[in-house]
Amino acid sequence: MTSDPELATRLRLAVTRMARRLRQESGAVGPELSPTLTAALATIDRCGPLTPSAFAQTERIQRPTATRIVGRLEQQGLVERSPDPDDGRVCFVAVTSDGRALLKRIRSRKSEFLAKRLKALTPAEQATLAAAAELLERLLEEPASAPARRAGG
Amino acid sequence: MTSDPELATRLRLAVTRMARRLRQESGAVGPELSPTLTAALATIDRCGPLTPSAFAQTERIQRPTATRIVGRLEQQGLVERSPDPDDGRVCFVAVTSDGRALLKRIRSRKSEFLAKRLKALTPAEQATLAAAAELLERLLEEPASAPARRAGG
DNA sequence: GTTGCTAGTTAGCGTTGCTAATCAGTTTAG
DNA sequence: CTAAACTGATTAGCAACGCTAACTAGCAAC
Repeated sequence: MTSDPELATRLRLAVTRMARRLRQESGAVGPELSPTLTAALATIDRCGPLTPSAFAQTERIQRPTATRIVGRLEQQGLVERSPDPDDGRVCFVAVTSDGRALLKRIRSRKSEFLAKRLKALTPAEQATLAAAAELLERLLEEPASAPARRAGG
Repeated sequence: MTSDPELATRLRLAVTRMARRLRQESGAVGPELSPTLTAALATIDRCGPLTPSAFAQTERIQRPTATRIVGRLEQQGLVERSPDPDDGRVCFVAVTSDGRALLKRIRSRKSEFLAKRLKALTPAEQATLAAAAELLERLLEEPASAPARRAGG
């Protein structure tokens, strides 16, 4: 049985390298979206409309980063901002129809690096990775007892 | 059964977010090593001594990036370079004892973010993640038929 | 000796994170 | 009502990490 630190080490390496590869491949398919912007768009699609601060909190990034990411997506017409009538400081960010269409396209793309690679795995292996994705997202959820350390700063 | 693009999408999101979190947490524990430098050190430990070009190829990065990463690690005394007696252009990069000690420490750290999080999982879930790490690394291996697209410039 | 190739490095750029600072808007206290 | 305190979003600047283009030095082939 692998100890926690050993498993952590291996997982860390695998994730780090896969993330780098995803970044590299994201430029290969075309000038669409980086992994970061894709994840952001998915979050806004799922949780939106939401304020930049809420977005920052959800993505666990600082607000200046959120501002920039949202600005980028807005520039590409993938999200739009609308003011909050109740608070002049606040705006709400929502996905546009272009953004939704792009998400849909991304989610169905068969020729993309990872989808192609996954095709070579057995169904059991694919199920393992599906379960792992679930687990990874779970690991990212902050336990109720832990301080909200990183977001909204 | 999840289709390949759907699984790809979910995996991409999970990996992207976990990688970001690892980057964020790497500064939290102390000014040790980022995920990228850690992975690099592990590679040099495993495959070294090796030339910067070989390192670049193994990590699937371009040589200028390899130069910088190796330079960084060398600065911290974690790797050292030695000249190739047969070729004045070439040097070999190997892990120092300090580097080895750090790797050992990293590999046994129980208080680190991911290790702590993994502790809360069941043994079956941990096994799933261990298998997934293996699979991720396999997905990163270039099939024999694919061109060595990204490394060695 | 000359030409072509190769290894490693430098320079500059873009992306993605951060912190510090700022500005504008809202809320609270006197 | 006014001033102070607080809050949301943005700007500025920096570092890390990737890339490409260019360069220098060294090696191989002719």
